Amino acid sequence: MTRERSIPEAALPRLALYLRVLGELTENGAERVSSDELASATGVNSAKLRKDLSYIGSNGTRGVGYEIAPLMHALEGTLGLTQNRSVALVGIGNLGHALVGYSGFAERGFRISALFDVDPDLVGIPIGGIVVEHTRRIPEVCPERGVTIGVVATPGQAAQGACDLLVDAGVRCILNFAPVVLQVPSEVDVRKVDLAVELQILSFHASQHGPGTLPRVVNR
Amino acid sequence: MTRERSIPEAALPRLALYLRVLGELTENGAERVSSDELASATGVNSAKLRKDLSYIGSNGTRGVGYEIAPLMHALEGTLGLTQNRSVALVGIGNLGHALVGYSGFAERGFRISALFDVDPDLVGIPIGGIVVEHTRRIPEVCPERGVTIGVVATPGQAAQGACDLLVDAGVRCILNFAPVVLQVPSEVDVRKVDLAVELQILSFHASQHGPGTLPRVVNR
DNA sequence: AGCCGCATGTGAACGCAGGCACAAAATAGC
DNA sequence: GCTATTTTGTGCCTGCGTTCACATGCGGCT
Repeated sequence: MTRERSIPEAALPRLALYLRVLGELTENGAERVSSDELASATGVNSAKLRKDLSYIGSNGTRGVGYEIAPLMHALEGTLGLTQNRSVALVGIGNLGHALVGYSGFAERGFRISALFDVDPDLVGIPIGGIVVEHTRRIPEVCPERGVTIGVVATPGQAAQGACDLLVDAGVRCILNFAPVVLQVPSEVDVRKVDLAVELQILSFHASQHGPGTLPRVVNR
Repeated sequence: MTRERSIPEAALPRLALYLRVLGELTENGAERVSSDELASATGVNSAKLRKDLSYIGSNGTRGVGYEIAPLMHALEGTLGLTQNRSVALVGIGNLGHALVGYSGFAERGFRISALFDVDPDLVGIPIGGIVVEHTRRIPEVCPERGVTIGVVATPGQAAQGACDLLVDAGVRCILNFAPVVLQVPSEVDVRKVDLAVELQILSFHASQHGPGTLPRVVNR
């Protein structure tokens, strides 16, 4: 029962990163790790790493390092991964299909337990073992299956409608891939992944790097 | 020739957002917009928005607002979108296929001009009009086609190798979907999209919201 | 059993980003 | 032509996140 309410938002992606890398270290047979080792493996400053871990009340041992197994448990507990989370996916297009097939979710304890689309050719068809339901059934199906996280992978025009249905269904955490700004009540938490924006940011940096130069082959 | 080197990193995703929303406003027939209007349409504080726009040396008219067309040109110029950017995609799995079919890239001037995979069943097959090449041909094909941005959508184990080949090919901007920390020379810019991490962050917030409660149906 | 060395945990300073509030500027009206 | 109104552009302040550096505490060695 660690009542640490004060984990900086900026630290959360790093905590997830530490968890993943610790898993890899375990597979390689490691049992302990120092902050410097984990820092270089994750590309994070070691002081920042130690501070991040201190947020979750975790205890390493001075002069020794961190015991990997309990540290991973602490991270999983903090990130809420101990309770297997049920995910609903709305919009079974190209991206939706890819998400259903993505193994990384199951590896972290996320189970896609409901699929929704408006396409009559899709409704009723099982994909990855789950039968696609019509989007209008979101408020009915999601509570039945204990959905806590909704993923919106619809085209832009349909995204707000899908989001509204999810909110009606009691879903308070939404991951949005559609290129629109979703309007939600304040108690709902939305994260946005916009692939075009990512490319535009890279494009900006490409312009800054070598203004007006063609890519050049580096001799190895 | 705006030599404004000092655009805060945090402003870049917002600039891309403004650009997209301005495009939507144009489709609706608007020609001018005030910072307050654009701010509420994007969910950004209006002072922050004006500051963001001031970074790109853009000039609105006091008392009137911003002329949409020149503002969009300024944004496109700053983000480097005026030069049509050529993108290489490595790893044609589920996600790779979805990315090839994603229309949002072309809408922003990004052209996927090269596909790579190691699967002999894929090499030689055209997908979306582009023939898949073997990954080993990256250093040869990318310079030919003027690739400036590389997208890594391989499984985790293959990602570093794909990345190294892209770097050898002179690609200095990489978007990485694989759940690994890529090691690159300092002049190369990597952005990371990790879907599992996004879900874990939401999971954390779900735990914080209503600790230990099942989702509840909100009566509408 | 006591001391030495080493890695953690954290206090403090720094830098960046966000937000308020106002001055500057440009148009419209008189 | 002058004034009032409106909206931009920005100086300043506040708060958060990152980094440095050091004190703290634990295990190992003799």
